[in-house]
Amino acid sequence: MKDLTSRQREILELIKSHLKEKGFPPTRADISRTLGFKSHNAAEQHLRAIEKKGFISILAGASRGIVLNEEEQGIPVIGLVAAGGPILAQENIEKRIPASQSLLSENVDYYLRVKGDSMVDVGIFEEDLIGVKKTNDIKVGSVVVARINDEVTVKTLKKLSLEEVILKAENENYSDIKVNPSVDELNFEGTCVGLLRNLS
Amino acid sequence: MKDLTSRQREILELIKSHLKEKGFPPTRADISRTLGFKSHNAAEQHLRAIEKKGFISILAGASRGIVLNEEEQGIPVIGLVAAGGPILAQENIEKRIPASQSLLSENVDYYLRVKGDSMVDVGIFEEDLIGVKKTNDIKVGSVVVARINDEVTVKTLKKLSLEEVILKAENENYSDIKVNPSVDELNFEGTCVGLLRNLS
DNA sequence: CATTTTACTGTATATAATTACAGTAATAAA
DNA sequence: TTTATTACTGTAATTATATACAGTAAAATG
Repeated sequence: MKDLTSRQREILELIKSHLKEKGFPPTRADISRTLGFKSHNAAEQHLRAIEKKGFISILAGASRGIVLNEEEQGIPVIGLVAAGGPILAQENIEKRIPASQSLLSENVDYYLRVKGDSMVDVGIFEEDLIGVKKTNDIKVGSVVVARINDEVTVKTLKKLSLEEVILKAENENYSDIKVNPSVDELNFEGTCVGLLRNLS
Repeated sequence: MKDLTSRQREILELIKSHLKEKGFPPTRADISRTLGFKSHNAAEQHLRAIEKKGFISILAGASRGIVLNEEEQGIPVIGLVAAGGPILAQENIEKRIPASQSLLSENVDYYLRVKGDSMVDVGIFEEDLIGVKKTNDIKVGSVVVARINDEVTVKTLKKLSLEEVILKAENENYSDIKVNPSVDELNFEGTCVGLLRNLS
């Protein structure tokens, strides 16, 4: 998708703010009035240019028929993580769900679908979606998303030192995972800040 | 605010769905076409009626100048339920969180903050928010919100008959609640269709 | 029973809006 | 240097849209 010129970007912003404030898109006349064009055709041609670059669609014959071609947004939901690549790689993204700030108090970077029953004692069940916040501020006692040699796992961080990292499963049938960071590759993908579950 | 007639409600819904799908409000002609009116004036007069009742505003002279008059309230979060009144009474509403369709697949009517640990075995913990759907279609085996003599409780429905209703706590430290509907007042407030948890 | 409200048809018109065509001028790209 | 792109002015035609006025008929309301 080609870049917009600064004037075109200005017009795209105008469309967005008009939509937000009035609830419907502007006409060519509205745009011309706001930006001081003396000819509606100036607006028309800018719109055609913006359409050509893929940022909007213009419905023929309809008044105010400007449609934003918004890229898909929302918080990604990660299903199974393919080994090797980054967790947020396109092929891992199952779908996206709309961001809604006040649902989970901290910002969630992505949702991860839980596999297995290793965390049932803290109420994290298979198929639950945990809200993960990417952060380097990893604390002992919190539920973390860790990657050990390309394998992604959700556990409680029990010990964090240069010589040894202990990840605890919250299920008595599982034993602790002890990792020596100098031997195994260990990365923290983030901290679990929330949980979503679909019942019924 | 006066109630809308069913036809007016139909037109208001049409406006909303047009907005959602196309991104801008419909014209009188759009409405007439969809509902089969032979005169645009039918749509015009409905719109004026809906405006008069306060649900929309119509901007004079602007094409598609229909503005929805609604503060999008969001889904209520119920904290402690005061004894006696309806669960959705104003004094029970702690806050509201924005509706976001795809978060929990079924429609949630309200969120209820869980008190106690009687449901930990199915991963419902104290302070979790359960998404509740008001429904009369209560099924054995599902987690329900029930009111027994003005006390609201969340349990799994184990048995449902005219003589006896059994509500099961999902925690071995609690025993089943057996209710005789002809003796005690029993109402089902809804079914649990989802869960939200804030960690960190 | 009279009156109002709801729910339309039908006609008409002014204006709102899209959109085509003909230009000018500056700047960027080939 | 030629050509394409950007950024407009100006005019005008056609269509889209809002909206007024004159009715009809059924249902709800007082």
